[in-house]
Amino acid sequence: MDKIDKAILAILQDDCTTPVSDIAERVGLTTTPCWRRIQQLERAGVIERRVALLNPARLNVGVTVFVAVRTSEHSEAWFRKFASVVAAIPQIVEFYRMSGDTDYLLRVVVPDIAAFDGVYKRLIRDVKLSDISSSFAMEQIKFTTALPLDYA
Amino acid sequence: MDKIDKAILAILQDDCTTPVSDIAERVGLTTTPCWRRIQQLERAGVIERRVALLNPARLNVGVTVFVAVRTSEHSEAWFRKFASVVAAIPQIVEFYRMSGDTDYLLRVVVPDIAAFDGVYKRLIRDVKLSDISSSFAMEQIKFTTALPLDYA
DNA sequence: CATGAAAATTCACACCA
DNA sequence: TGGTGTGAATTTTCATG
Repeated sequence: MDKIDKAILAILQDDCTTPVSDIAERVGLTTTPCWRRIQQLERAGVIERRVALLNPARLNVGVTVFVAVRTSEHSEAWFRKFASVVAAIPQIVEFYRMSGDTDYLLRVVVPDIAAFDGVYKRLIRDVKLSDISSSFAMEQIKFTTALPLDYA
Repeated sequence: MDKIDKAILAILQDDCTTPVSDIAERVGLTTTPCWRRIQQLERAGVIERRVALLNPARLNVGVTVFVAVRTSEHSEAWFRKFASVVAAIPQIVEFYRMSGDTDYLLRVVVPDIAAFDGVYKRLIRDVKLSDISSSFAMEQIKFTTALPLDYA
């Protein structure tokens, strides 16, 4: 991946509605080779998808909660169950398997504490979890879907 | 925001390249009124932007680290400094002010532990921080930019 | 809001260097 | 790989009902 590809990706990460002709001009190409590079980046799986980002406050999900989970169960079947339950809860937007003291970390978006309690109850009802600790975010100071291109 | 608007948003959150004519058909409208609704959702700030999502592994940032920060400083000037330093580090993709024992939480994406150390050193060089604890994610099981539309 | 349609823009690709 | 040209698709706007 050369400098031009990175420049193209930087533009698309910021605004994927930018016409190919504009992108081409900004990276110093004409439209066709630029278009071909974009196609190739899609085929190679570098560009996964193009999505609209919505405003959390306008959708009434201004509260973010991080949920740290510990468990005694470590079977494959249990994990698949856990993963499928999480996948079905739209309020859970991120889900990581961690190293260290917490086994899993979830990010949950909800309107308020009461709504979080609903998600929490649903989670513990559907999955056997040993220990859960929730931390509330007061403010989202930075959030970007743009990944650093420095290592590619 | 009625049911049709939500249906439109659900489609655009999933794939913003969907032609307006397709969206219209799926929500039971013709293109013109559907197009007007989309324009209005943009003007109202519900739709903030349209971006390309890239593959972390392909960009060599497959490792996610959560950094919990505590500080003794709580002045406005210090916070602005902290926020500007974080804004300038592209490896930091999320940044929250928390309630509870940790004051701030960062999500950092890097290729490996060594690269994380670089980001870590840069952070503590530029900002005065009392206590930092880093947790490594072994696996990203779920990650979506699609917000739940249930509360809107 | 539906229909129909036109103008402007952008995409997608064949072909050449 | 990059460039030129062109037909197709899409967006965007504007009539009328």
